[in-house]
Amino acid sequence: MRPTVHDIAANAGVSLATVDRVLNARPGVRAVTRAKVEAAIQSLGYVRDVAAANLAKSRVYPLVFIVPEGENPFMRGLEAEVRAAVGRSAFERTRISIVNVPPFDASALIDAIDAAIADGAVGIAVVAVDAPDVAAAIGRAGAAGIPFVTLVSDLATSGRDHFCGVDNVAAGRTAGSLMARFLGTRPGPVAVLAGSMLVRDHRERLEGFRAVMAGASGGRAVLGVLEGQDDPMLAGALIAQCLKDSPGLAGIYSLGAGNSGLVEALSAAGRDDLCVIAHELTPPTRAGLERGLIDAVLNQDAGHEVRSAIRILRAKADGLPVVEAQERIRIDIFIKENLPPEGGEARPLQPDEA
Amino acid sequence: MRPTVHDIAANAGVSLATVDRVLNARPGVRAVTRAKVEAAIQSLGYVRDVAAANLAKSRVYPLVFIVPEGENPFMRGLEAEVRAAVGRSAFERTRISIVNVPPFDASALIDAIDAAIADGAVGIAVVAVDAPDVAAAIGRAGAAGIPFVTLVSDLATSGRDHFCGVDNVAAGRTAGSLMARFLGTRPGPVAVLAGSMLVRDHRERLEGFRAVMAGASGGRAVLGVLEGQDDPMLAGALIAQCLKDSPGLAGIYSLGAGNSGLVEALSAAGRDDLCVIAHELTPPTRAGLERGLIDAVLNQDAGHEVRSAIRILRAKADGLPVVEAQERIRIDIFIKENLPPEGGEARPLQPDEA
DNA sequence: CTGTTAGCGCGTTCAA
DNA sequence: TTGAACGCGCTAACAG
Repeated sequence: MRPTVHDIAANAGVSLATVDRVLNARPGVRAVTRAKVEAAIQSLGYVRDVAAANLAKSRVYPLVFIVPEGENPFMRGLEAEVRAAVGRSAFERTRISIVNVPPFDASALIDAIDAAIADGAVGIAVVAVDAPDVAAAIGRAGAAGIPFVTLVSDLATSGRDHFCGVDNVAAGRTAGSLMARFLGTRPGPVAVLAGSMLVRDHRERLEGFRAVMAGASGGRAVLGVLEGQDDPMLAGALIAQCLKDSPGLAGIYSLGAGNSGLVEALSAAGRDDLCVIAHELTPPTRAGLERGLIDAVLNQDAGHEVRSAIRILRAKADGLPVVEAQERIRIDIFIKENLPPEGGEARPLQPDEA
Repeated sequence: MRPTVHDIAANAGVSLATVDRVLNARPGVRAVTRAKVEAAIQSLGYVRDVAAANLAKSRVYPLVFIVPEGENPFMRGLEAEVRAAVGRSAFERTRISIVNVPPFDASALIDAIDAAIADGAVGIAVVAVDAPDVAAAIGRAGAAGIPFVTLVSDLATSGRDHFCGVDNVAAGRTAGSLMARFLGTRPGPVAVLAGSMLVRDHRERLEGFRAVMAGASGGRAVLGVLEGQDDPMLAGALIAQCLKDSPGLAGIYSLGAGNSGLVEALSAAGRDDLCVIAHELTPPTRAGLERGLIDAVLNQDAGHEVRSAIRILRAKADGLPVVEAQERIRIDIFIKENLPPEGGEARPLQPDEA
């Protein structure tokens, strides 16, 4: 049996309450007494039973997740993961609310953040929009002592506590490396389809991609960036035009969303010969892989990001340390052959995860 | 506040004990009473607080992990993950013991399984060796009502409750597809380095790989399999010989262990021009990637496998259902550019995972 | 068949 | 500065 507070109380010759004060670093204990208790804790190798502690405290963590609305399939998947976490919240002693805001809308995001602060959240997670006012709002949360994490897209200057997402420069390099290897000696330039150069993750991916393309044996030409605003219609139109304008095109790197438009344009033009690399495993990109129109998909595991965000917010709320290495989000590479079966994404209740 | 047993007792007009009997499907309750209680449970939307239940029961799950000893870096990583789980065991109410057995040794494995059964384990996880006697031993565990999972290498005919590992045929196909694309139009045969054709996962990987190679445009020749027994020395010697014998060699698929020997042989021969694909992200394969001697590494996340095994064993022990989709182990693809930083593997204590 | 009661390990009043 | 006593939500004796 593991030692309990009773054991250490007996061993130290004090009462339970005193042990508790020492354990929780509360005042009202003489230095000598404290030392005795700490010695007992050491010698018995005591570890607090967090489940019992939470039970006694009936602690709950009200968390707020602010997620952009709209049709972006990745964001919808992300929200589904948050909902799955809501389903688990009874077991995790969290009370998670989801707030939707228009995408790329800084002022809506700011309002949502301030509302969450006012609502007494003990932790906030946000898909950041890269604007100074947003950073200021995050700063207000920090001033209020509310743990704050950015999700998917970062805003490092904001002083957020943590970023739950991938290294997007490395993601761009990965895309570039795959593009170079898949194309081999095949000549021709590559096109880049982005959502908007105003968001940080897209800029970073482009940077990494361009670096590798420039370094590829001889260097490969990269056409001017097409900005599709993550909108399938616009993206599809841009790609269709590009296919016409550049008959010698060898590949396309789609570093944002709107991929259903990309896939349709490719399909309509019958161009399954291009090397196409896209981001995020969503229904459109999965379909593209299966139909041979997309060659590789780089993915960030939205479920992992959400669960990580929750762990980090709770840890910060309790003043506990975060093991950075353990919260690192990987850049997954999917090709047709290692595509996971559909439906394995959002996790339902997990009764015995205690 | 979530409803508790008290609420449902009051609502149904019975005592706590009766509620508990219904909740745990214990006998000694009239059908009418049971119905009343169940109605209350439904209408109040009661969900049991597993943490509190486990606290009251002071339940512990003694689990046994049987892992092959020896220098295979993947297995050492796997064991490190189990040790990390041991560190968390206080919080997870598990008591995990690790038993080492010689690799590929069926009778040692069988003895270890029988010992675990005798020791009163409530769950057993094993890296299976493919032999009928092993299946029989697993059958004995099943007969004793002890949940059993295979780890990394399966033995489907044994009636084990679950396999915690990847789809190795798909892994072989993935390797084949990458090989074909990386080689492009470059001519030349590819060699295959395996550990032993006696283990199932190696056979399955080979099968998937060969299928894709045969289907590649025109079909690419695959040389006879080199069996390196997962031994770096032997593997290195075989590869060195192969490089001499087949000057036109275009690529190597290493589907087992012993990759430090492979990397050394490649390095000694100065052959960074070959397309080399290996399995499991370990120190040798990581070094190979970084030095440009290996082009891609397919990986199974040992940490995920271990944590999944624990969840499944506990769920089975409690008669709870397992969400298959959620326990699926992915086939990770790593290239130089998306290599995760070192040291992010085994997870230390996670106090608030309750 | 059903109810009462005493914990599980911890946190938190309230007195002393 | 310290301690006794009660409760968190649930289970498990033991009565009735």
